[in-house]
Amino acid sequence: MTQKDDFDLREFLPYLLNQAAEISSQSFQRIYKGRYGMLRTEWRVLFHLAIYERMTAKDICEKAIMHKTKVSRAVQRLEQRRYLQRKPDEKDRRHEWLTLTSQGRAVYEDLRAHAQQHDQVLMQKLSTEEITVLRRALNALSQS
Amino acid sequence: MTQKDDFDLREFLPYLLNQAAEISSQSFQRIYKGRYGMLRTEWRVLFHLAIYERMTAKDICEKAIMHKTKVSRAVQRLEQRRYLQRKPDEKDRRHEWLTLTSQGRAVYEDLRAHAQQHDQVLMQKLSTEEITVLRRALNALSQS
DNA sequence: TGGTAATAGTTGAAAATGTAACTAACAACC
DNA sequence: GGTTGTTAGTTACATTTTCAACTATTACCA
Repeated sequence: MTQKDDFDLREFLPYLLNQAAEISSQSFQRIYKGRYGMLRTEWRVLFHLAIYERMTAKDICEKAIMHKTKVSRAVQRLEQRRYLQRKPDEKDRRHEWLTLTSQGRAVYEDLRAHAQQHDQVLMQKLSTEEITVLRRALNALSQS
Repeated sequence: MTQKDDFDLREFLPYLLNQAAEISSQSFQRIYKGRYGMLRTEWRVLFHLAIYERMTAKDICEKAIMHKTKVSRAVQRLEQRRYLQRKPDEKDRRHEWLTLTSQGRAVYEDLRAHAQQHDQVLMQKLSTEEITVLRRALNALSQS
């Protein structure tokens, strides 16, 4: 099993990104899954609502770059657990405004603390400069 | 929908990484899915076999950080399409050595060309320095 | 040698995701 | 006002992934 080809997977960005994303997600997954039985889609929706306070499902789709069916189902499950509330828009009843309940916010606070701690651990693998460049590069790659 | 919380998702690495990975994978997905009806798991296995020539499923699991059931099923499908061959190890018949067929290698060559082209496009969003640091950082983060 | 443990890989059922078709509400245009 | 088009969100079904249990083979060790 020695490398033969001149093409190196470790230079192919989609591969590298996926690998790093996968690994760095795993320990955080243990937290939200273990503590609240949540899925990746769900913590993402929860975090967006906590940060932006009030969004429609569509807003979340755009910000989080998630397909609307994913968002729809995540919202359903979060609602079942009483982590969020829906309120139809008065003017345009196609829209539904989503907000976290106090219970949802409590879960967020807990997870956020873990997220930050988790981020610290990840960042220990990198230099300050690497972190800055990495964030900038990842944001650039995330544009469309 | 204005930001309220001081915690910024755009600084949380697992989130950022996932976002960038997702987006940068999509256009490449169109290629391997469109041309060969392949799944993400399958091109990954194919590429590993092309690069390392001869591996067991276990080897692939470790290199590609994929669960063994994923690998097992990807191998099955690649075998059905005659992209790879299995050969049980003589000494330890629990192991199976996997190698690409010439057909599999041809598919790899085609996809590799597209992959490199795709990488070029992605890299246009970044400076040379950013690319270097990004690769280094992603490799660092990929270490368990 | 025989019995238990470990390893490589597969399989089946349940859970999650993707795709496309759907409903409900609104907009635009005649 | 009625027809057609568009948008937000849901649902149904097919595909894919996950998890746990399984087979087959080898390793360990009394």
